Amino acid sequence: MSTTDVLLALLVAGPSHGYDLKRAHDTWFDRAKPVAFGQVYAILARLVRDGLVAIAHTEAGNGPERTIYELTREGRERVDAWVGTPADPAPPGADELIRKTVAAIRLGLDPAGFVVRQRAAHLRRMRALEDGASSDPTSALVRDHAIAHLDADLRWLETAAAHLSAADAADAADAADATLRSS
Amino acid sequence: MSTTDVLLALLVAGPSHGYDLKRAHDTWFDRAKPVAFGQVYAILARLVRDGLVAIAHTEAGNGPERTIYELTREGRERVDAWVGTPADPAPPGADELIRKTVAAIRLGLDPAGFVVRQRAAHLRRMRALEDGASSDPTSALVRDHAIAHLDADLRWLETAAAHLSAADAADAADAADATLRSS
DNA sequence: ACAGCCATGTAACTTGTTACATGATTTT
DNA sequence: AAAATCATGTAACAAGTTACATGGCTGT
Repeated sequence: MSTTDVLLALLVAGPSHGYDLKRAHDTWFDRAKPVAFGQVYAILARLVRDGLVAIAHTEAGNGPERTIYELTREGRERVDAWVGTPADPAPPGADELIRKTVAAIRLGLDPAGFVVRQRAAHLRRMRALEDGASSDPTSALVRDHAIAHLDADLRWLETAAAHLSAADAADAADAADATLRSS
Repeated sequence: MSTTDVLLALLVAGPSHGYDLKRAHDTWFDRAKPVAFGQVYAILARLVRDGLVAIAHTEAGNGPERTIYELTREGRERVDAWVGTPADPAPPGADELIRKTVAAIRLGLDPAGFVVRQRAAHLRRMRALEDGASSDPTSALVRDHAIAHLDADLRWLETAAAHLSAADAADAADAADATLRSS
């Protein structure tokens, strides 16, 4: 749904064709989350079917034939509605990171080890993001957003690790108690 | 994919049937991201087809007939592999929030207004999460993770707003320059 | 008798991923 | 002549959502 809406949004700037839309999409988000060409054409076909987009015309001549799409009035309204309403924040537990963490803890599958490895993976990614220079201000925003969330995860992993060692300590205490009682 | 892996993980604790797996899944993540029953059965069918899960037996008698599923050796290996590797951090630009923000900025569709509304939505959600008490330590972790990311978004929205007003100021300066030059 | 929960499934549809097929133009 | 790039598409599949159909058992 999100990719669909972004393609619609791209068409606000003017009619365009699939190939260009794909590339414009990728530049908007720093090439970090590219769309497949195939999906672009599939989405465009659906949008035409639903009356949000129409084929303006086709251009032959310089290069392969291009099919130029344009927004319909209904399509434009949909873009306005999309940008007009805030994104609803992801519900707790949607993230893959927390799903794995919870699984590791609840099943006792070396949660401490998991946290260590995850921390390393996050730090690697963080370094990669900090190295890459971002030219325009908007792509700097994109980068900052990603960094902010990596940072949030890293801090959260610290507290998770703390909870884990506290639980370990409690386990050790329990074990000690059990030993005392049984002796 | 993530839901599939969680269902597999749930089966590590022992054989179970669809209905119970659905409920166990929802409890793991505080009922915030429930799976549809339909999907659970669809996933289980695929897992059986792929040899990661097998039907242990069916229980009739007390209540409707239940189909009990259990992990195969291969299924268990898959769980270990899943928990054994860290989740790879989401690429920049994956988030709906940033997609809308970038669209609003790049198309000039009242980005400042968007940021204000988004901030309000996030604060509402934040308050809702802070109100709900969490019983066990693991679901407290789930809640903390969600809160950490809401917080990261809120901070990021501040910097986005700052960039926007800076850009506005620059625009105003440009406009002034243009006025001077043309006079 | 009837409501409500337990339990399993099917169907239709959207979105996304990967891979492949096709052909034209431009560059080396 | 060969390779790279432009451009459009199809096919197969995984995953998720919503809605519906079907029964059996439990409590009032």
